Formats: sequence, C-alpha cells, structure tokens
Amino acid sequence: MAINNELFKGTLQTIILNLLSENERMYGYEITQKVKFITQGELLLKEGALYPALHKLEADGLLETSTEVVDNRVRKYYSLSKDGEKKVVSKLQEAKDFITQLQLLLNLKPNI
Amino acid sequence: MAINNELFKGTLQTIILNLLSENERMYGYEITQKVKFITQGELLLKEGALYPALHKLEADGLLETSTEVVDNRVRKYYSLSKDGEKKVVSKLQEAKDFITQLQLLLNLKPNI
DNA sequence: TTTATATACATAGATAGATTATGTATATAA
DNA sequence: TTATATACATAATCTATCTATGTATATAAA
Repeated sequence: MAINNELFKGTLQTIILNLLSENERMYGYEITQKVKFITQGELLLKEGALYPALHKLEADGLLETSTEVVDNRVRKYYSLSKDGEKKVVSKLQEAKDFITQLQLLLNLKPNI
Repeated sequence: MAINNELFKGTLQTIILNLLSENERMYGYEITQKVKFITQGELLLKEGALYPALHKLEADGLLETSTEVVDNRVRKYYSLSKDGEKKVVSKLQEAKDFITQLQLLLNLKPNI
C-alpha cells in the first residue's frame, strides 16, 4: 500500500541530494526507479515532481549536468556540485531534526 | 534554530489528532503552546495554519466543539469524535510508515 | 500488425496546505 | 501608555507537488 505522498512534501530535494551523494551521477528516470526500489513501491516519485525539482537544484547551482545518448535515447546525468556537497550535509541534519521533532509530537520516540 | 516548517506539511492533522487523543479536550491557543513546549520552540504552529486545520477536521466530523468563557475571553474547546478516535490510529500508522521510508531513503538508521 | 509497456525527457495547469498579514477583543505587566 | 499574552478568525499569497499531456524510441505481447 503506497503511503500518502503528501507527507513527502519538502523532503524531495533532500532525497535527491542524498541519492546523488552516494551515487556520483544519476539520470532522472534512474532516480525514480531507485526510490521505487528502496521503498519497495511505497513511494512513487512522479515526473511532474522530479524534473522541476532537478531543474531547480541545477538553477540553484547545487547540481551539474551532462548528457549522453544510450540506445538512441538521451540521458541527462546529474551530479553534485561543490555547493551541492555542502548542502546535502545541512539538508540531512535538517531532516534528522524534523524526524526527531515529529516523533516527539506523535509519541513515536522509541524508549531507550 | 527553528527547523524548516515546510517539512511538516501534511503532518499537521496527525499532530492535532494525536494531541487530542491524549488530552480529552483542548482549545486552539493551548495547542499552539503545547506544540511549542514539546518541540522546545523548534516548531511554531501559526494561527493561519491551525485554525483552518481545526475547522476542516470539524467539518469532516473528526472533531466536536464546545465554547466556554474564561476571564471574559471565549475559548473553543475541541475533542475527538468517534470517527476522530478511529482516524487517529490510521493517521499515526501512516506517519510511522512515512518516517520509516524517509529514514530508508536518507540512510538514517532508526534510533533504537 | 497493432498494442501495450518500459525507457527518457519535459511542461502547463490545477490543487492544497502552508505562510504572511490583518482584524477583533480582553487582561496584565512594564 | 505601551507592549505582550491570551484567544479567536480570515483573506491573499506562495509554492511544492500532482494530474495530465506531450514527444520519442525500443521491445514484448496480443
């Protein structure tokens, strides 16, 4: 059962940046499949969300691109820029804090 | 210091329902203060977000209201309806799944 | 042979949950 | 008298995401 995508609002940039921090370079379609695989189909990353997000991250100077033709189809590869490498660190910390606060608010914090 | 409120999009209803599931009845201002206290000021719940959310939950039949005058000021108390009590269970499970998926996607080990 | 599915990119328009700003009103501390 | 806290509410705006649509190639199924 796919969970409410609405909840992932605001986390997409962090997810993209994190995937690129551990994969060197990825193209859009690959990212959608990777997310689908990791979440076992629970989160389906839509093109209408992904591509505008990638374009924005590139416009902000966090991603760099290069295109390749594979099997007569164009692939646009994305990789982290220097700024992107810095950004992913702060974005991950922000996500950690968010999860902690949400667990506090919902009494989901596991007892230690 | 305060973390990006953007991340909490979609979680507000769950937060409200959960607070009411453990407090019997609460009024709006009380909810904002409770959230502020629990998160130690990290999450500031704005009136522009809270009141429309409360009205929507009431319109959806998940909350019931009663007003009281305290110190010459009107308080509108909210409490869970029967439907609300059911809803909070599924909403909490949804939030748990969301956190799990997000931790998977960001390589954040759940703290045990 | 036609159709459906997978791969691969992109964007326009609509949606919805938030933010910002503003409004009313009372009580109390500076 | 001024600022802050309490207590409600809504209008206008923002923006990230979704839905829908478009182009194009390769391949498997009907």
